[in-house]
Amino acid sequence: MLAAAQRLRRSTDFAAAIRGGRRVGRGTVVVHLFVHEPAQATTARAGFVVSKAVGNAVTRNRVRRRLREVTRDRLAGLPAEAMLVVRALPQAASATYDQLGADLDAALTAVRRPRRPR
RNA sequence: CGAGUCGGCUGGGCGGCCGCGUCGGCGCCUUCGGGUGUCGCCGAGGAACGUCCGGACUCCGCAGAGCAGGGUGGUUGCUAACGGCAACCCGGGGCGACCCGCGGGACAGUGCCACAGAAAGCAGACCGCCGGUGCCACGUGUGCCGGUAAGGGUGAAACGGUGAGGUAAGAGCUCACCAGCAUCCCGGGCGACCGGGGUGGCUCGGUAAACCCCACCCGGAGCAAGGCCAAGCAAGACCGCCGGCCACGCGGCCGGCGGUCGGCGCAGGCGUUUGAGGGCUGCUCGCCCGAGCCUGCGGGUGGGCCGCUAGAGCCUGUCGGCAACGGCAGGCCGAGAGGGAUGGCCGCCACCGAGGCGCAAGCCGAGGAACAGGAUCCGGCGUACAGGCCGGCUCGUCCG
RNA sequence: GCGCCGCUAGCUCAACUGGCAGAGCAGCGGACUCUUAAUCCGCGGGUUGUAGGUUCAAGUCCUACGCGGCGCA
Repeated sequence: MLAAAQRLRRSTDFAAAIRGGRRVGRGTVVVHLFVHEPAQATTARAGFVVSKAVGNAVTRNRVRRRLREVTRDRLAGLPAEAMLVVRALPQAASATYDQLGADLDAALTAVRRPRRPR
């Protein structure tokens, strides 16, 4: 699980991460990563979006808890000024924990690789 | 043993590692708002669900009268209340246990009953039947007057049913039995109602989940209720359109224009015993309050704390009651977050189990394990649900 | 939290106060044409979202449920 300080909660945070960041979809998840958070940031933070298309309340909670658990291990590999938003697609409802982890890994490596290196 | 019916309980357990949330203790830091580390307690359901009802609580309103509107509908009880529950009554279904029923009123009134049929509600008569009588092309003809409603036919439904007497033909016209209505009396029951007897005229369709009538109930809003504190007049939030740039996978960024909201400010107008405006949360009468109200322009905030969980509470025992339920005694404290905490990995036990091994008892065993997540709190109802356990009763068969 | 609407043929919609469920497009067949389109003729297609009830009779009235959508705070 993630500590409260590592979570995105405000809608303005979500808006900033989604609008300012790069987006990559892999399998069951879509990832938005934004690495330009202001200087007072002390740790990378992550938030989750699980819409009603995924399932009922129990299913959505389970997906979100698994995503939090999966993200916890990967968050240390991100810079401290990173904001990450993980959005679950409807197929995430039937995915296993390992599938979610694999999709998240693939998405993270893709989103961190510059499309056009300077 | 088989078939059935009713009711109750349960909704995996133990453990390891890594984590999460509220609260409390301690340490450290602090801009005194809090942050952080560590330890400890506690941490989703029988439906937490749907939101169909009822309450608690909070704010607003609360001279009065009338009208409108909504709801309920056998009786008696239970309850804080209910459209809920219990017992009983009536009607229907079942051999039975038992189940189902929005189950007041159709002589207060209005409406409707398609098609068919002569006629669909208040009487009437199409084909008929019978009596009298007229005409002629005298026949199985036709017309008129009268009496009938047994028979035919239509329909979901046709003005009591069956039998006998009676008659020109018939008819509750008369009689017997039955059904039903009205009314009276007796007995039982708190009551719905039940049982019995007498009298009357012979007899009156359905629909109120059509309007309606009757009886009873209902003020409005909802924890985003509501209260306190802080900041604050600044260039805000959201929506739409247009243009440019970037991406080219829905999109993003910038600029402009327009609109809505906005507890504050400015301006103008109308008012302050000659009464603006407002209230009696729909309307009218009537009554009351009353010094502010309306319009335009500019245009801020959306943070914190309380409410917030000890309650019509749960468990056990006992007493009253057929029961729902209630009284008494003892014990217990069981989430309180504020975009939302229960997760991940694994082991063992228990449950189901495709299949395999074995002569058999049995053994091994892939895999599976439902419906579903608190958001102010309770009481119900409704709906979803893998399985498992217990009990009452009924019918059938066999044995004693 | 409060309260509102819809569900009818493959698609878009009708059916007035209960009385034999219909139209347009689409589909199929035929005609016209050298062929296609257009046009004309004909045809099929429905548990009226589900279940139950009221009624002689239900798309319509009542109750419960399911699905989809909307509004206000």
